[in-house]
Order: sequence, then structure tokens, then C-alpha cells
Amino acid sequence: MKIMGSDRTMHQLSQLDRRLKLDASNAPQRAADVIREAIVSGLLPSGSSLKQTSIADALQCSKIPVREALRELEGQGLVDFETNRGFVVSSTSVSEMMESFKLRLHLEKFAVRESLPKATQGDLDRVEALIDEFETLKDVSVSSHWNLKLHLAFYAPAKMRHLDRMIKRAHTIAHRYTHMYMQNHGEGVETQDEHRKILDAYRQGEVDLAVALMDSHISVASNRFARDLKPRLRGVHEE
Amino acid sequence: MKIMGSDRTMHQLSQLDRRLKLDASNAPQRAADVIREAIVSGLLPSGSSLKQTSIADALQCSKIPVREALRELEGQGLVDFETNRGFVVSSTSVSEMMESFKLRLHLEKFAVRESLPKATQGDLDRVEALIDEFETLKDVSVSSHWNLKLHLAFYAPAKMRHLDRMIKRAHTIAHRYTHMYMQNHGEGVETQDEHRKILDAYRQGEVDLAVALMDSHISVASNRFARDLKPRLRGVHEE
DNA sequence: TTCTGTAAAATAGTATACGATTTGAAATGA
DNA sequence: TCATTTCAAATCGTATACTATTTTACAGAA
Repeated sequence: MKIMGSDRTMHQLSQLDRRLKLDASNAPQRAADVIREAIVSGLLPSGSSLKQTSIADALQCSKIPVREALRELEGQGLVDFETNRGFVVSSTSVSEMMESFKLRLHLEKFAVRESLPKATQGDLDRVEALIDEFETLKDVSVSSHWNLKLHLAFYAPAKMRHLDRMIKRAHTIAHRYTHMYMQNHGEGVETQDEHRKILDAYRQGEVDLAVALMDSHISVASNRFARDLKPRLRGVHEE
Repeated sequence: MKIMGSDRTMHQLSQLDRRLKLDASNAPQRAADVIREAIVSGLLPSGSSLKQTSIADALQCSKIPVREALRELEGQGLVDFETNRGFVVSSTSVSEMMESFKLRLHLEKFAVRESLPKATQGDLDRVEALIDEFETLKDVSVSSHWNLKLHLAFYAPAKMRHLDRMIKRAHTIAHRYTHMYMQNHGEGVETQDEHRKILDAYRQGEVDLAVALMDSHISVASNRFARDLKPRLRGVHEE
């Protein structure tokens, strides 16, 4: 079976573009953001072949910035590329889901260890402000972006840009799966409670406690997603 | 001070291209490989501005594949990009060196834990064959590529493509620094001894031992590099 | 029917060309 | 001298156009 980006899909991509309201002065970055969002949200399901001209038309630009965007997404593991055959949305699988959850957990526990000892009062006040802001904000459609932003704020004192990037990527991959869950169960009420407990551990300088809290914060959610999604993903086409 | 890719440098880039003998049918991939090698080897030092037309001339292609290559390298953290200002080789620093060493260590210890329990007899025979092949081969100019290949062979049973990619990237970043060390001290004699001990631990199913061996295998080398390079990197322009 | 082979259509890849932006250097004024 | 303005050169960003490759559709043979 071949899945192709239909006219309908491309129209929705164009709508998504308008919705995201990104900086128009940077076509490749904008295209990457739109296509990434489309893949993560399931608008472009795994196996979809990404026709450069269709996407270019939808985003009102030429193929060149589209190709650059697709290269970027290839580097993030969201699309596969083959010379002269083009780009295809990478396949989902139970094993990739489990990998992304494990990676996230492992990288973030490491990030807690690296960041906590270096966190200043000011760093932690910034995190707290973010939690407060997050709590008043009720727009669940962006909750996962906020969640990532908050987690990265915890790790910022480590000043490890490569680690940050890896965490970001693990989140993006994982989000392809958590998004499926959300669609069935509605967006979960965000557990700012847990974030505050982790912040407390940071303030007390309790590394092991903070790591343990982050561990359960991430693991509990991951296990819930995994339990629900494993049966749904099995039997689906895997490469 | 501004560093610019001189004609001389571009000529060397062109030579590097010929030396690497990459698949000519894939210009963007080829360009990325050449430029990556040039950055890691120090031919293009940090701060060098990467003029698209110069590189295109050196690699005998147009700007389009060059831009795609540079986007890829941006994703790997080797170049920085700013709209309308182009691409610049990312800066080196003691902190980035330490980060890359820590990341490598942390990711690879995790990879040992994930791969060892799943490794079959066949998997390990393949690793052993690689060690043997590696030992006879005396071409030190490719030793770091071989080393990475061998390490990834250990982790292959885990079948975690994203983890593999992250390890690869951490190696590449780290290699910018280890390469500096090599230039002063000559290429170190590769310690196949340690690889064989790790392989033994894999064969015995001794996870904790394998992790400990991998830890010291990586840490000892990292510490040696760090001790030597820290003084040399300090005072150098950092962003 | 099923299997070719072949021609047409679709798509990928990229060199070229050109407007837009930034940079560098000379000219001017303080 | 030093700062500021101006203009030319360098460079970037990408739409367009063209070639190369792949895919599709179809005709005829087995």
C-alpha cells in the first residue's frame, strides 16, 4: 500500500502553516516547523511520501526551502530519505516508542544530576515563574511544548547545548506517540504538583531526591502511554 | 578578528573531497561528509565563515546541495547559522569538550545496559571479527571511524536507532577535540585489549562488569585528552 | 489472465539567474 | 583622529527552468 499526501492533506498543511504564525522571513525553518507539527500530530501519518512540489505549493514557496526543511527533519529522525525517491514520513513502532521513552528518561535523569548542583537562586526563580505561568494557561493544545520548555528550564544551569538538543529530539519522537494517546483520552491535566516537588528538591540541593522524582514523573506517564498504545501499534505496518 | 575560508583552504577542501572518494551520485551527502571531516580535522577552524559559493566551487557543484549539507551539519552542532549571514563553524570550548566527553560516556554506558542482555552469539562473533580486522589494519588515519563502528557494533543488539545516532554525534563533537590531541601526541596505539575484555563481559552476560569496563575505557582516555587540552583551549576565543 | 516491454507522466535533483541583504571601503564631516 | 554616511561588492535566499530518474499506465505477448 502506498500512502500519498492528498490534496486534502496539503490543504490542511497550508492551514496549519497559517495557524502556527511563524516568522515568514525564514522559509526553511518555517517549513520544518510546519511539517514537524504535521507529522507529530498525525496529519502526515507514517509512510506518507512527502512530495516536494505539493508541500512547496501548500507553503507558498519553491522546492528549495522545502528540501532544506526535510533534511533537517531527516536529522531529527522524523523522515527517511532515499536519493531520487524522496522523503517519506518515518514509520512508528512499539519498539521506537519504548526507545524514545527510555531515552527521555535516561537523558533527563542525567540532566538533573548535571544541572542541580549548578542551579542558582535566579535559575530556580525562573523555573518557578514558568510553572506559575503554565498553571494559569489553560490552552492544552500547546501543553507539550510548555512541558518541554519547563523541563529544559530545569536543565539550563548545566549549560549543555548538545544534551538539550538530544532531550528536545527525544521529546519530539515520543510526542508522536503521546499525541495518539491524547486524541483518545483527552489532554491530561498537567501535574504541576510534581514539577513543584522537583523544584523543591532543587532548592534543597537534594540531587538523588530530584532524580528520583523526575524518574517517577516521567516513568509513570510513559507507562500509562505504553500500556494503552502497545496493543494499538501492534499489527500496524512497521518497516 | 574574522576568519575566512581562504582560497588555499578551499583548495584543500577540494583535495579532501577527492581523497574521501565518496559516492558522487549524492552531492548533498558528499558535501556534508567532506565539510564535516574538514571541521573535525581542524582544516576549517571554529569561527570560519562558510561561503556557499566557495564551497560549491571546491566541490564542483552549485550552492543548493551545499546549503543542504550545511543544514545537516547545523543539526549536528558543527556549524551555526544565521539568516542572511550564512553558516559559521561553531566555536570550541573547554565546556563543550567536557560536555561531549560526559555525553559519550553516559550514552554508551546506557547502550551497554540495553544491548548486552539482547546480544546473541552471532552478534558477538561479528564484534569479535571487527576487533580482529581492526587489529591487522594499521591505517591510523581512520582509527576513530573504526572505533566508532566497533562501539556501535556492541550496541547493535539493542536496535535503538536514535540512541545510535546520538552516540555518533557525541563522537563527532568529541573528535574535534581528540583530533587536536592526536596532532601533538601522534595517534595512540589502539587498546584492542580493552575491547576484548568488554567483549568477554558481554559473552559472560556480566552487565555491571561490562558497564564498568566501558566506563573506564572511555573515562581514562577522556581524562587524558582533557588534561592536555584544557590549558590549550583556555584563552582561545569562545562565544 | 499474467507477464513483459515501452512510452508518458510524475517526481527528484540542481545549475542558473536574479532580487534582497549584509559587508567593506571610501568619502565626508566633526 | 575618529565617527558617520554612502555606495559598490560580496554574499545570501530562492524561484525558475531544465535534466535525470522513477513511477505509472498501457499495449501486446505468453
